[in-house]
Amino acid sequence: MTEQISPERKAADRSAGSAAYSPLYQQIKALLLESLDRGEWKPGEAIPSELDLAARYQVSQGTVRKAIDELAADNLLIRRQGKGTFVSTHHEARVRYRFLRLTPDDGHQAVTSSVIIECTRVKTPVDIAALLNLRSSDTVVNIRRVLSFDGRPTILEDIWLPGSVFKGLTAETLAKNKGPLYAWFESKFGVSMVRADESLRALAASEEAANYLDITEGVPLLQVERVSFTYGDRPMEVRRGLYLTDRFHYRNQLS
Amino acid sequence: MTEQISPERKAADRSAGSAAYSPLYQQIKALLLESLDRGEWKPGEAIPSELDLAARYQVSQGTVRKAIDELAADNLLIRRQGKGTFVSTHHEARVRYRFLRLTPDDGHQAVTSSVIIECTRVKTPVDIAALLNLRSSDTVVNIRRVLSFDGRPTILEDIWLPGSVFKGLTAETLAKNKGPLYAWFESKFGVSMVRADESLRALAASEEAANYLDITEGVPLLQVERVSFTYGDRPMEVRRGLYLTDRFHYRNQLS
DNA sequence: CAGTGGTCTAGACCACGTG
DNA sequence: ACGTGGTCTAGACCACTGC
Repeated sequence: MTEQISPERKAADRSAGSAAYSPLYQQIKALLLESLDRGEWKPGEAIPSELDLAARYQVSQGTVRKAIDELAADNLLIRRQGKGTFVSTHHEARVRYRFLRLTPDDGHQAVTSSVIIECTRVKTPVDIAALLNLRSSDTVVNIRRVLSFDGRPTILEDIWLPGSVFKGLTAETLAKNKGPLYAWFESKFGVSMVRADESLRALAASEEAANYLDITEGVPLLQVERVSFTYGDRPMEVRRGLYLTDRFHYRNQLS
Repeated sequence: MTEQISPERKAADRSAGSAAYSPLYQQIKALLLESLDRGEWKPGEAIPSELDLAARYQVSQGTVRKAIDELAADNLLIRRQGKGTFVSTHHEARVRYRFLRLTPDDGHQAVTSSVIIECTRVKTPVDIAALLNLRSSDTVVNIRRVLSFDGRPTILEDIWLPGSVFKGLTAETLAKNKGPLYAWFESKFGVSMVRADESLRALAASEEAANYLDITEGVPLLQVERVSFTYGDRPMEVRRGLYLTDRFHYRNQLS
């Protein structure tokens, strides 16, 4: 098996004073991450059992377990007792809109709908290029849409995606998609969004934003800028959203 | 030792079909939490070594380790290899302003200062009473202050604390305190804030807020409402802050 | 009943910090 | 040199799922 860790590497890395020392379970974790990135196991599928992986990598079950524990803590994998360990997906009901922190003030479950305003391929704006590690000569897909909750326009959102990765993403294919974009990205483009950084501020609605959200110019909006990453911390999406927070709020847990 | 788990309990809980079954390490975790809550080990202090705790509770080191792992993951404890495991504190430089998510847009380290506007004891407003599990006949301490970064007023904040817990908190004692409030709460009132829920929205500055923040009325502000909890998920503080986000933003990590 | 992850133990050895 | 947490192993048994 090519994946098994060579005894030399194992011994070298575990010896005292080695500069490149990293614990065995971290090496296993890295190997699992590679497999996930390669798509060896797809979102929603089960990965091999702990005992199988232990045999494959020639380590004990406990070491594999510790590697999986960390990946599960990062929400890359999901353990299910008696069934197996599964690759996280944005398709499941439980985790849909996993990254959306906006909730109704009264806690009821809102009905969501989305209207695409435009979907074009453009030269990468400089600020977006910096966030996505692209050149401004590269092209990005720019999606603009309005999300409504309970029929009320609430989020105006601009999305930028690397054109080279999202081949075949057009206004037409986009229009056919129902449900969360992240789920669609997984199945159609093989891109799993794994974590995201957000930065928030309060802004006054521009005339344009006010039109789309059916409010008056100058109303305070919550601007949420998000950079989403796939495996290996590679940025794959920038979103800039304007949230109307009169009946909704952005919730966050600190610890 | 009164803390050791009785063999009966251990056996009963571990037998199949027991309704109240919980893993041993969860029971250990609960016992550790009780000790933390009781103040047996104070913030910043080391707790006993894993081997000592294993002997005390009559379980293996591995079981204690798993209990501590979870408490460390929740930021209640901090492991330091070669030194021991320590109770989290808001006093350390590394974790000061642990709950403050506002950062300068350009990433530089801002100089912080605080001005108290008022500090009074009042009957609990109904909305605060609900959040703190108090009656409106109970009294709360209400602190109002302005935080400045680099000399620029940036946060106007109202704070409510249960009067029965924060005895001796007055404008005078408060004025003598330097540094983060949470650190002060730990040392003077024995209250450790362990986690917090925040809910954010965009608002227009009232005339009063505009005066304090040295801006014009109507400027969009980020309103951050925070409920902070001690051990045992007991709410101990409500904060309502208005953040000026023209040169700062609220950052958040999603996963 | 077999297979999966979950718990618990015991023991060996390593890395780190402090005397 | 010693004590701390960190890693790794091997093996036993439990809990949950699905055939």
